[in-house]
Amino acid sequence: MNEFHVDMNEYLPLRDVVFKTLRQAILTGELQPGERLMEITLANRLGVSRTPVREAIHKLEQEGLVIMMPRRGAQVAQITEKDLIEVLEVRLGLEEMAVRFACERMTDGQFTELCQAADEFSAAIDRDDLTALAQADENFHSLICRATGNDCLCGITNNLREQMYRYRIEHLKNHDARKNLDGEHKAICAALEKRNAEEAQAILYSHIENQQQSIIQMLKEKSK
Amino acid sequence: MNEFHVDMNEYLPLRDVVFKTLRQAILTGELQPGERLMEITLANRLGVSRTPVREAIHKLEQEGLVIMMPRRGAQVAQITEKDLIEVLEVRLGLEEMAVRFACERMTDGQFTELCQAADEFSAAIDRDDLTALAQADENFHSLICRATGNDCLCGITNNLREQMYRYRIEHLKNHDARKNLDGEHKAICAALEKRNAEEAQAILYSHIENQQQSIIQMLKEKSK
DNA sequence: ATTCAGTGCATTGTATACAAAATGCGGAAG
DNA sequence: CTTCCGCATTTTGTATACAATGCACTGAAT
Repeated sequence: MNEFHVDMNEYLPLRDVVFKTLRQAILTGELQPGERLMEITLANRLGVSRTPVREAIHKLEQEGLVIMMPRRGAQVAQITEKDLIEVLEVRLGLEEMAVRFACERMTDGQFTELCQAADEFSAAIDRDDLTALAQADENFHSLICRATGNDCLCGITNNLREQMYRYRIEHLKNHDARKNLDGEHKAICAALEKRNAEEAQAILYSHIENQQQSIIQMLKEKSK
Repeated sequence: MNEFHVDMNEYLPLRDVVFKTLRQAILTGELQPGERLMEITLANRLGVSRTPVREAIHKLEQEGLVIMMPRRGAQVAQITEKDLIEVLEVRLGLEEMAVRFACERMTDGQFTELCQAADEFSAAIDRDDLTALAQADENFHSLICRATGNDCLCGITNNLREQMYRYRIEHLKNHDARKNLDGEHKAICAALEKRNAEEAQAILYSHIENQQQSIIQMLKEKSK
């Protein structure tokens, strides 16, 4: 049945292409916090008209990656310490919830995937590959969420994680932190295997709490 | 220093006007689930061009009130039982979190406001005013969130509540349910006054759990 | 009678034109 | 020298025009 990939790049509206491009640029720091996003400039740079750019920027605004002031345009979101603490507080609660539900609902297949993600993180440490580290960590947490079977929960936590991506990646540059995270991932896997929600939740709590402290520390140093 | 209200209707972009209008129409059921939202039609009806309508629809999509299919337009979101359960599951977790934090952080002024909101709910029962009931209930929960001082948390929970507004209002038509809700509001206030997080959380849990059961019940009846 | 191709209409996606507001600069007045 | 007004420029907000796609209807062929 020679099912061929007639994808033809599978039509994506330009607004989504622009959206993804800009998001990537923001998350990688190519577009820095505070930088203005001017429609015409971006449109020219990307070779499209203002319309898709506008729509992409609006979408980014709702994701919390840019802030807009009426009649004054958009700029890459400056995350304050207060914002960060708020996001982390909520994220912590949601990820605890996720791991609790995952304990009850995770299938064997999903568990295997999760272990693989944890291993991929270890491998990325060995290869000293920062991008892969970020992706593996992202993936690990995302898999836990997906194991809850709750798409709503997945969507929200993914969004919160995304908002902090820029800061998490700084955290991951720290070699000691990497080792800690790696150990915690493994411990979470172990707790999940035993279906021990209490334990998993506790580990995840400190897992995120540690990151939180480290990121806030970093933010303070940067701002002074 | 005669600070006067030179508000002058405080310029709002048309897209936001349209957004609010459409949202209201969806929440009140004027636009029913499944109904198609066609840009030109709406633009004509509202007396604006397609541009603000498009932008409003996109915003509604990200709020979860409409769903879009590329090249096929938007329609008012059909909420399935699965969606509802997911949203309620997350909402429950977040509101528990909120009441816990509110216990620690709520100021006296905020507590007074909360009590007033609870009284307003009671008053709306006496007046048999459905709209006021919905608004008072909304307000009550929103105040608890705001008392956490966490804007991120507020934003997310408000959004989740909004997604269910249409169904909550059905629930509020039930006179027995009203009495229950009213009592629970009062009990939550009492627990918060004692700064008893455990108790407040427990009451809030059943408060939302009850609604959940009732709404799901209703949904099932509707779908058959 | 049913199915498939072709055609035309309805609707979204994108580009561009025009309007209105905000910012920055320069000059004049104090 | 400073401040304030006004103009020009930049940039967003809105409208409209054009392109491309999807869908329904018609008609013919099997």
